[in-house]
Amino acid sequence: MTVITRFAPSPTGYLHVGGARTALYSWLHARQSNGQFVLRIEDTDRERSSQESVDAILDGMTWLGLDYDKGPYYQTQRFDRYAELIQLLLEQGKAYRCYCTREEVESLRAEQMARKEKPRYDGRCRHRTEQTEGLESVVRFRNPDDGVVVFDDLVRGTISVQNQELDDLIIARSDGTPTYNFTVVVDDMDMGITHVIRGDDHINNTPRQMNILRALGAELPQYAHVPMILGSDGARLSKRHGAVSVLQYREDGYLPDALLNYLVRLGWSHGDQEVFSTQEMIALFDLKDINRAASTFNTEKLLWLNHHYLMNDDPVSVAGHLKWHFDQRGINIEVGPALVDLVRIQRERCKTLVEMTEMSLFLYQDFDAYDEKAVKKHFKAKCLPVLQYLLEQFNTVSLWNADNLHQIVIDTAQAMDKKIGEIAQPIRVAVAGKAVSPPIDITLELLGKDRTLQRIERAIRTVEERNVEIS
RNA sequence: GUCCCCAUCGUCUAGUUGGUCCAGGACGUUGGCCUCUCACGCCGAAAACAGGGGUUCGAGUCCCCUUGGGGACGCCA
Repeated sequence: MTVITRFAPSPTGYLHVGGARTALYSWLHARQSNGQFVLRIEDTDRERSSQESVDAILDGMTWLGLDYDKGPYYQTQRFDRYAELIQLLLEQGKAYRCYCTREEVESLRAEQMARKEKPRYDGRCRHRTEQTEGLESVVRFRNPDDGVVVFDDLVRGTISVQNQELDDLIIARSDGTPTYNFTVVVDDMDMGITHVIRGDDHINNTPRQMNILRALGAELPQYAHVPMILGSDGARLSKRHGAVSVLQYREDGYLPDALLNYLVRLGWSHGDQEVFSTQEMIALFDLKDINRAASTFNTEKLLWLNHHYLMNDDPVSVAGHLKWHFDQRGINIEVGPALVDLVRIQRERCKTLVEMTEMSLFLYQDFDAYDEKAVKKHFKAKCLPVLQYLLEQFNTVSLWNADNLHQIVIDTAQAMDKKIGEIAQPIRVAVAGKAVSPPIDITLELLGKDRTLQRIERAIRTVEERNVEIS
């Protein structure tokens, strides 16, 4: 039997990391068994659904590389089908019209709470026979009265719930539109979903959905409920915990490979292995190895993984992602080194593409001001002769490459009886505006001769002015 | 409140059918080495089986209770 999994987000917000992980697990499970992965947009709540959210979800999926074989399906386009089945259940007596008002149901709930009972609809309309033409009504599913619903969750093991705990849930609102628990069931049935992989906040819905599925005479899928992702404060991940939108991670300079790797490892493991290529994930992923406990999202580890991928991915591919960031800032990359070269020399000192971009800005545009601390430390009067000497030396270089520049730095240090650091740091501040950059010879090579000379001249002027003021 | 689920270092986790696990790896933290800056890299350290009862020759591993955490209880999904 072909495995068919699905990801079924509701478009009421962006794609967050919890949803992305669920999608990833579903995708992996389908891919590894040569099955199909379906994307379904659950937009039956027309009040809160929006096209922007749909777009954000689709963009997030694309950025992560989670492609789907079918869909996106939209539930709002399947209303006829839901209506047809609701009518069928009504005719078979498996569902009934309920004329209770919202107020009535609300006070019932309040009474039950007061009695310390689990609030649930008591089925008072089940046997209603009097004529009620013109009265507003909803349709409720007639849940079995007794017995127990048991299922074997692929990650949790056996879970059972007494039917007495379940009430007759509403499957069609008073305006006739179907509700979540009904549409999921119909869609999973119609789309032949074999494995329902979703957040464990749906565990409680599962027995209800199984009952409906049985009423419809459908085959039951297998269920796998994955634990929630918690924020650093131990509460369920939400908008308050910083960047939870998948696309926000792109903004923040993460590589999709890194996020994917972080997510797959959050709640799932394969021995002690930490790094997984997409191919490895597909080969090694197993629902059975998903942890049962909720896990906490930890940005530090994500950063480490991001750095790892920055270091190990193909520089050409990283450069492609880096370009996105330069473009976002409207920076012309034509005037500086090729991004592939930039990646190769900067990646060891950057954990994100944003850092890489910011640390490399000086290679593409002049900086407005020097870093104040760097100036205080490295632009003292005694460095004036160093800068002047280097200006002359650099000026005579015909072949402007790192090797030659490195030699000049060494020779200068020797000639002036200084340590290399005393030579390199002033130049670094002169050309980069700050005390941090890649090795000075490489930095100078990438900057180019003209700009190096200009910036050293500017630095000399600055040092002169500064030290005049002080003395 | 009722029901469902969960519980190994700060975090993510490994932990074969209970037996060198005085609990292993990774992130982070931290000591040192390397070094033209920042980093990378290398070597080392601290750090956990929530508590209590059982079962057993023997329990992180099985059972029960307590505690703690999460989720559900919508004409939301």
